[in-house]
Amino acid sequence: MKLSANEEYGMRCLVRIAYNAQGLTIPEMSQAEGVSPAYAAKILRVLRKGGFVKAARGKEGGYTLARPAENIVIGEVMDALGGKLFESDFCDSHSGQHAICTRSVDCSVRSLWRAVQVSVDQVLSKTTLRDLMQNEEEMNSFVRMIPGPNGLRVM
Amino acid sequence: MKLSANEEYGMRCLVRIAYNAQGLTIPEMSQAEGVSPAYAAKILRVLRKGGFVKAARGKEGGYTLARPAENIVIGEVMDALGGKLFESDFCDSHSGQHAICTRSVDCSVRSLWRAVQVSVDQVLSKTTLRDLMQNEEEMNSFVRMIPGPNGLRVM
DNA sequence: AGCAATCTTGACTAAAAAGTACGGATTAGC
DNA sequence: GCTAATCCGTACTTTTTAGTCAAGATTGCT
Ligand code: FES
Ligand code: FES
Repeated sequence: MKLSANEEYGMRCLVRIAYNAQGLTIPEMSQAEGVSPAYAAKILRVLRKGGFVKAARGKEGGYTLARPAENIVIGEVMDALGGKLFESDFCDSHSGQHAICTRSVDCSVRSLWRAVQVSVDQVLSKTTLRDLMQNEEEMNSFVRMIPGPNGLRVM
Repeated sequence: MKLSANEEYGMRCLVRIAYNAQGLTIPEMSQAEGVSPAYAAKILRVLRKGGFVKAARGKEGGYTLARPAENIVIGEVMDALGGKLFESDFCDSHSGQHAICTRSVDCSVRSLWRAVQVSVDQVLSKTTLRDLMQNEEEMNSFVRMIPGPNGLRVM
């Protein structure tokens, strides 16, 4: 259960763009993130296809947010970058004689995966790009208020 | 953010062993899970090295739990099978000029990853192998009581 | 129009993860 | 002590993911 390279770089690129209203070019992003221009381009492509950033070509071109940061939900970004942990068709694929995964209709392991997915979504669906445009301490306070009165004890 | 093959098969193998107090052999596991014996062996090795199961060699051999199911915390099993999503040294490795990931001491993205990790741990650290030895409905009820009064709305 | 800065795309290569193969070691039963 | 059933470890192959390359297309400037 790892963050993929796409997810890791993608999120950072998106935050950088959010901070640069005038636009960021591939060479600039490459420099900032310390990856090759070609790789930066590949990552930005995913973000563009996901509809989170838009690109302007030609001189004076570059990437900007496709919509205001507060309308960009991190859960959707993460889906575009790396997909869900557990999708409803997850259990359709595994073979073997299902004695625990009984006939795919009664399986406690599936229930566990679903619970983990829900738990992750609780954080990601409530966080927008705007929330990430603040310092770490502020972000920690924000996150402590998820999901309910109890919140997450992050620190 | 995907479950690795190790995590997926590893958890299922462990549950199967939990259900078979008399022990399960590699060929049996292979059959049950529909994977090659060699692959079943590889997965079981990880579980053994993690200290969750023990193996008996020779005729009449096979795998059994190393300790009672209620003492096996799923969070620890998942760590052994696939590692943490976010470890404290995660941010030491990424290069580039840190203007958002400012000098690695102030980064809202890191805070997000940490929050996701905490959220996952809230589920996994409270679940034991014993909890998985019940049907899906019972497991759902159990999981609804995590982490606090609010619980997870799984269904 | 011509040029330079920029994004776009698909194909390629490298690295990591998933899955296989095989020779070796241990144990129970005879 | 022999044999069959079992686990053990390493090295190999395949598949997936990560990362690179090169040729093309768009735009602003002069
Ligand atoms: S049915 Fe998918 S893990 Fe059991
Ligand atoms: S310091 Fe690691 S994501 Fe920012």
